[in-house]
Amino acid sequence: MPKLDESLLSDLPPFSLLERSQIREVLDHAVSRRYEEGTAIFREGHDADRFYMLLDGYLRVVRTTPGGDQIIVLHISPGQLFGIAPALQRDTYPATSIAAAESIALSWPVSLWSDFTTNYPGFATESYKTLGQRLGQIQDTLTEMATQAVEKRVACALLRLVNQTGRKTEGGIEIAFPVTRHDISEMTGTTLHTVSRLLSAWQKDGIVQSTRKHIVVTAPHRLVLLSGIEG
Amino acid sequence: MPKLDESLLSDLPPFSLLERSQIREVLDHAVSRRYEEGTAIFREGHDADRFYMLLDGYLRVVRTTPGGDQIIVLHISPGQLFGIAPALQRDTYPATSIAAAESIALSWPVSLWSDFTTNYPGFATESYKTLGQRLGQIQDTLTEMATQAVEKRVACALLRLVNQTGRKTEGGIEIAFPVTRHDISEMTGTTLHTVSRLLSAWQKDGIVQSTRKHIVVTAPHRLVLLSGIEG
DNA sequence: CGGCAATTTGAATAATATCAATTGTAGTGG
DNA sequence: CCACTACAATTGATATTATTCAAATTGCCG
Repeated sequence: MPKLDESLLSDLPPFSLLERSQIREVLDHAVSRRYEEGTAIFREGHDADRFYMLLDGYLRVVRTTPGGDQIIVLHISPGQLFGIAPALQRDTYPATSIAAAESIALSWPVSLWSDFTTNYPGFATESYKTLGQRLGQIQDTLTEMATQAVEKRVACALLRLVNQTGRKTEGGIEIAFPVTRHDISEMTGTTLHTVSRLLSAWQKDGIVQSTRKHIVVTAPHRLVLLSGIEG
Repeated sequence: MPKLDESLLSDLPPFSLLERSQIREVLDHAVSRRYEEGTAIFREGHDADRFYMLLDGYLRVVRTTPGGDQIIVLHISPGQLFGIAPALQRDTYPATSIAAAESIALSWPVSLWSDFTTNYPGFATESYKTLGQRLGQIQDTLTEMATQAVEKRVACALLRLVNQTGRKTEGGIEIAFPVTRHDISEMTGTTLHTVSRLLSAWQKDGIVQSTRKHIVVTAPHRLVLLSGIEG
């Protein structure tokens, strides 16, 4: 295993308050791994034996119903902790994490969790902040799902992707990892057919530009209007 | 202010590991208050200046959209901590809490949060366990909302109420606080009309028995079937 | 007893899912 | 390099569910 460089973590909030030597310790206990697109990092209901930090790539956090339907609960971007079930005193993961693009993550055994929270200033704080944000995000999604029509939900989902992972290109803001119509339908609780129709219509209107697994939002402001965020 | 009795807390998980004297300290810092049905304990977005323990009654946790629609995110039963935004490093409450029935709650200023978590064994653990359960619950609701048809969602919502707050009576299991058709529609993201029609049909089928603001489930097993929890 | 809130119910409508078939695109291996 | 295959996307037609609109009824509280 190659030695990991300290600069990997030194700017990330959970570790930004640490001394160089502490970061060294953290890295020395970490396992680094690469995940192919489509691979599961861990699965819902399994023993939560490790916690993670995403260094590069993007993840989908997914739940599956007994009936086999899937929904995408949220996405994870580089620099975020995930699989931090131990923070909530859970001994199993509450959802499945799948690499939405080729990804790299560090991980540590849960047995180190209490060491981290007690010895490393800012680590606990940041972890709980992350959880708080995620809880808020899920509540937002729930509220949206319960009250908004499909078109608005899809618009909101796209905007969320754009805000979290978008990068500017000529011609608009591009979503940084592969997304299919089907993925979006799983984020919004609709069918890929409906999503396809909506995206086609928006493309005709010049709001988005999309090819296979790839979406560029060309007129974000108009998408915001469609999303119905009233003042 | 009357002195609060130690037996109030001694059996509740967050405090069950404490010495008598510690419970005394906790109570001496607590403010006890009664809330009329329909009263807000705190509101979404406001400064999270206190955290709470529900002693008696029931609460609805509610979010409101810019458009004025409301949804009920979850319910809180006696013995549960709530308003524990500080645990997630939030400085505002992420939702509104309303007394669904006349209720009594203790509260403490957030400034005591870190004292509680560091000095009182088991308190932090239980708080985070509660959050973990709540996060799981919300994810369940989200998944359900995204994948299930209205009838199943309403069946699930009723079952959830029954499981959390139901008490056996002759003739079935009764939901322990006032619930309107409108409330159920806000739990399930549908209209009160649809809920009314469903309950009427179920009543005709002998599955529930309901009067104004009051529901008794007479055939829980059949409701489970309707809820579509497949093996 | 009056009035408000909760509930019920019918009919019309619109949104979205379902069904079904086709086209397009990328990757694979001969 | 091309054919083959698997996956992704499009699109029309139809079916259906649940909302919306509208109105009436019921029960409770003061």
